[in-house]
Parts: sequence; C-alpha cells; structure tokens
Amino acid sequence: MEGYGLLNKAFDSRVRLGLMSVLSVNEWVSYKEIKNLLDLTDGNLASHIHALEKINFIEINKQFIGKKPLTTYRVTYIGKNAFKEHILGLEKLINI
Amino acid sequence: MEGYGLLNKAFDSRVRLGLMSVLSVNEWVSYKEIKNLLDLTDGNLASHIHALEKINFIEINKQFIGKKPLTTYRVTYIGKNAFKEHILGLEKLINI
DNA sequence: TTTCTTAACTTTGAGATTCAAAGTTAAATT
DNA sequence: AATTTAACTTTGAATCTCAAAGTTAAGAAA
Repeated sequence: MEGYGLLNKAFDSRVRLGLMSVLSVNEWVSYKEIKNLLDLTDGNLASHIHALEKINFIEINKQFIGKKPLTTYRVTYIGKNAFKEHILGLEKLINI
Repeated sequence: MEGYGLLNKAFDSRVRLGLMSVLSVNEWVSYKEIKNLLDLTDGNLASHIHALEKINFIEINKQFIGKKPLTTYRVTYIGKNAFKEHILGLEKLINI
C-alpha cells in the first residue's frame, strides 16, 4: 500500500482545495468571484492564493478594466498536474 | 456554488485521510498494521488516532493475544458517514 | 474638493496543528 | 538481568490558519 504518500501537502487545506477546484473548472477567475464563491475574508484568501502562487500552482494577471483594477487567476500546467495527481492519489487511497 | 463547505475539517490532514481510508476498507486494523501501512512514527500515529477517536470517528478495541497486547481500530457509523460525505463533497467540488 | 467606497491586497499576531524524539509501561524473550 | 515489542504519552519547536486591521489607488458621491 502506498499510504497517503500520493497526496500533496499543498492540498491539505480545504480552502486551497476549493481554490484549485474553482480554477480547474474556469480559466481566469477574478479575486472577487473567488472570494464570493468560497466565502473567504480578504486576508485568508490572499494568503492561500499566495501559498499556491509561491509553488507555481496558480498564476496571476493584473489589469485595469476601464479604470478599475481587476486581478484574475488561473492554474498553471504544474498546478493542474499536481491537482490531478492528488485526486488520483485520493481515489487510489479510497479504492474507487 | 457550495465552496469548500462540504469538506470536513477533520480530514484536512493527509494522515487522517489515510487512516480513514485504511479503516474504511478493512474492519479492525491493528496499531502495528496501520503504523506500517502509513509509515508513521508512534507519536504521530497516536495523536491522529486520538483526534479521530475524540470525535467518535473511530473506536478502539484492546485485547491480549496470548500475553501480547493488541490494539485494533475500526471506523464508527458516524465516522463512515462523515468520510463518505467528505468524499462526496470533494467530488462535487471537483465536478466528477 | 474632501470624503466615501471598492478592489485587492499586506501585515500582524494569536491560536491551532503537526511531527518527531524521548520517555513510559508491562509483558516476552534471550 | 538485559533486551525487545506493543502501544502509547509527553514535550516542544515549527508550521499553518485565519480574522482583524491597515494600505493603496481609483472612482463615485457630497
């Protein structure tokens, strides 16, 4: 048995799982949307985004729409793979 | 969208996910087996077992086989349900 | 033009969690 | 008598989490 070794430590957090899920389904999701979807405080969201960004699982785009700032995020290739592996690891673990 | 709200905080930990998985597949697994399967130190394993026990997700049986102590564990009804809900929550989250 | 609001943070700090190392207990073995 | 095994418990440091408060820059409202 492989134990829990196939699971990624980066996805221990429910918030980061939620984040990755949102970003797996939609490309380029805005800060605002994520915050609303996952119902997070700014500080909390920002820190989890930062954690995922630091390990290159998500990337950031900053722009102005008209004169309003708009920050959007998407998963990277690396992030997508890591997440997929994590899910596969989970499935293996629980014998699906 | 439901966000990550369907996920159980008790399963944030890779170790506890592993533990629950092992115990979901087999009834009454011994301390020794779990330790070997999941490759954990005593302190680490004991603390996670304790965490799951405290919330009534697993139950403990202590006996002597001959004169050797044998401690075994299994998931409770509550634990089984919580785990199932967690997995369902995950699946919902990732759109399986 | 001063104030208010919104987007998107950053910083801070307290509390919770994790983990390995070391110590414990009681029996079995050498 | 000394060692090993099962199954812990205790400890403490490191890491993680999260909400509150502060920040910046722009646009809208007074």
